[in-house]
Amino acid sequence: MESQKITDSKNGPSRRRYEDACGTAHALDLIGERWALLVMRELMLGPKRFSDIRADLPGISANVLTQRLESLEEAGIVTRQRLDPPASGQVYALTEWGHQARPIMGALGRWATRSPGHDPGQHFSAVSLMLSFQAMNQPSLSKDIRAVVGFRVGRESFFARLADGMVDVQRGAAPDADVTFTGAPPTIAAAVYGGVPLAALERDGLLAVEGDRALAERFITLFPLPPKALKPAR
Amino acid sequence: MESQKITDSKNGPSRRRYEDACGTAHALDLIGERWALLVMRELMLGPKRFSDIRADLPGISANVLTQRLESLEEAGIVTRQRLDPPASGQVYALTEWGHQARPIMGALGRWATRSPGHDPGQHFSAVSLMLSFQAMNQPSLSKDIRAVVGFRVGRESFFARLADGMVDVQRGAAPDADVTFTGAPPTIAAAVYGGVPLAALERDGLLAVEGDRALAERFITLFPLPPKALKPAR
DNA sequence: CGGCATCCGGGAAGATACTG
DNA sequence: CAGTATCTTCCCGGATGCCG
Repeated sequence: MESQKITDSKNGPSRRRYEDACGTAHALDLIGERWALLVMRELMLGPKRFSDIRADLPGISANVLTQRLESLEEAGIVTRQRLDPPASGQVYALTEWGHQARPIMGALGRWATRSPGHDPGQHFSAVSLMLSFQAMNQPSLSKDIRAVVGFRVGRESFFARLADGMVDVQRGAAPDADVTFTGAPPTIAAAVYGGVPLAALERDGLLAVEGDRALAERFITLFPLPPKALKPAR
Repeated sequence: MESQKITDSKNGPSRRRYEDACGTAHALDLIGERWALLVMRELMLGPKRFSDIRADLPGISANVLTQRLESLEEAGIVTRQRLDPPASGQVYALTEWGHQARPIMGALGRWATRSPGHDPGQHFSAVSLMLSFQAMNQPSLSKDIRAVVGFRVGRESFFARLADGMVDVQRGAAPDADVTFTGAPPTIAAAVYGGVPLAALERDGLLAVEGDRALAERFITLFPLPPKALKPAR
């Protein structure tokens, strides 16, 4: 009898909420918990299995991932899908509404790179690297490029389609890639955000570039990081 | 002696971080803690004192507000400013970089209002109400309006400048307001987001409208909430 | 009053081990 | 592979009290 908790976890997930009508506050009720936004990020380019999400979010525990997926499903941001017979198990996918958060995450990421504390040299998941191209794109730099750039990273493939100053990123093999990068996410990040020459990475066997080399050299210059914000001397 | 903690709170605020190069993850390191974004929201329209922030964020404890302001100052998002002699004490203000998060908060808020769980009838701070007009503006509805709408809420005044389909919100008395609303934030929200007729609110003494009445009636139709997202039947 | 330190209770996050 | 179970750690929130 006395085992009944005040907050029944099954019935009313009355976890801490901001009792606030502001949309921003409600957004935090939905996706403000730790890891929630990063779980969404990992699903932005297509459905994933539990284990794959977990593998790409080092530091998250199975425990917490289960909870976040439940919350997000409850909120209508994520759906659980059974895989077709050939494969087994299930995957998690964003709903249409969940996908609408993509430009917001992009803007948030672009904003945060102005932080003096931001270090692009740490762990990079394949999905977040690909999304970063879209987020950091500056139309003025890419407006006269029309090309398809492929990426092979791990077992997965992605491609970025550049046209009219827009970068569109998708998962899958590019049927018509003009150039293809093969390497780990931090390696590609080193070229794009760290200014490390392609030749150096190739020499060390970390990166392979196939196809239009000039395009590859151009591509890695398209995403300059914004200037750091200055902390006002107090 | 053994009182030395592993995470020295004074020196290295090595609190839980995502060790992730992705900008979005870094954003969460900066502003992902509970209340952080709402503290920023309260400063978006100008500096505030500690107590005023606290009063407009019901539920936050002095304790936590102190911590958040420290973190945000540490990150370079907030500055502490001494008030000029006539007044006493100090205020907190956003840095230029902090202000750049404004459109992101707007987009986040607009996105979250699609949640079936969003209820615009709860507590509304004056600042968040004003910001919501900017966030929820749809240029197609407001493109042929050029006007200044004033608001008196509590001891504070704000005004919204509508022109060319844009809504710009500022704190302060409008020198040239075409119409002025006087009332509590939830009351104005009831008119704008709840569809409650102005006349009904005026009759109950909750709201006063001075100036161009037709503009007032028009104004409250400019911010329709987006359609709710459907939770896919599973 | 404004701002910060300290103590305490509850609950969320994290790590590890284990199960279908 | 996809989670549960359990235990520990630490953050959040409330109360109190100090200090200018």
